Amino acid sequence: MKIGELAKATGTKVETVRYYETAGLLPPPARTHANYRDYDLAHLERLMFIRRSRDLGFTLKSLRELLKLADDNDESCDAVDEVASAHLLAVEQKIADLIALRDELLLMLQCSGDGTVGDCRIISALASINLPNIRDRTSDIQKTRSE
Amino acid sequence: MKIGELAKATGTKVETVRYYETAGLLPPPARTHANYRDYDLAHLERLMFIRRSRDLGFTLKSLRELLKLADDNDESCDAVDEVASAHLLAVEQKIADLIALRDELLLMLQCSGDGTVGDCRIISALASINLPNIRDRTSDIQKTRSE
DNA sequence: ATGCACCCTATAGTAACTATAGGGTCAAGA
DNA sequence: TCTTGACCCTATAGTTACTATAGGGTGCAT
Repeated sequence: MKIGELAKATGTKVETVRYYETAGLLPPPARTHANYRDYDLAHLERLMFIRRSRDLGFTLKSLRELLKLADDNDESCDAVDEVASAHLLAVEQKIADLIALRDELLLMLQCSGDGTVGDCRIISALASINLPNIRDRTSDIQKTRSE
Repeated sequence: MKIGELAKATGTKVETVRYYETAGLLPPPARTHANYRDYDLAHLERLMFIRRSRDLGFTLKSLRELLKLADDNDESCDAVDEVASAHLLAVEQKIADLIALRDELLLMLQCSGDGTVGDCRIISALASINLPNIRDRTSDIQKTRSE
């Protein structure tokens, strides 16, 4: 299976597949005599695992951990559970933060009048003193893949 | 006002303040004879505006736009409203995406048993076929600043 | 033999910073 | 007076998870 086929089968860009290889997530496949990458079923499955995990917002770091655990079949499931639980917590925190943020934006927009910028409520709202900080909990929630 | 004082007053790192200058968000201040940056009140206010907007998740790109509008006092408030509304929409989409994501994680974690990785439900769940993609709507919602 | 779609490597660019190297300045204390 | 420490400066590289680009090779059909 050539890289283009693998990419298409998993909805990944060719460059991204190569990137996962250099990032140590996808093992280097065999090469044809023309030096083309030649993937097998195991690669396909692993890449599907990677993509699904990325869709769920796991970082590549967490993913490396998950893959290591998944590879070691005798390991207890607890460790996997821990990674997933930590991620769930992070996601929930991020949701809470975004909801707080949305409410502030709503408030800001509600009282927007129809004057010029000189008395624009939004600008004043942005210029006003900081609220207590929304903590940054993004650490374990990356942008889910585009496309 | 030296850069350290300005940084402290706004809860920003010194490096970040300098970064905002090279990024064209904060105008270059006067310099002392020792070549130290010497800020005034206008700088302080502008930096507060920047930080508050960043806390609300505006990108530096949106911020540049907002600042340009805010500077031009005769501009109509509508343009500002538009930037903020677009951002609100993006935030709401992101919340919806994260909630869908959280539900999937919950489902995955709920049926986690106590065996070894060999029959770990989480691993199988991750290995299973992709669900319809969660769209990437992060474009206008950046990581809120840390600390 | 020529075009085209595909493959290769290596490197740089993205966002919004953060960190590091290698230096200069200034006020206070011994 | 000397030196110690906290601060300041510039320039450059590193972070994450890719994406894009340059400059080239391969394989098949016409």
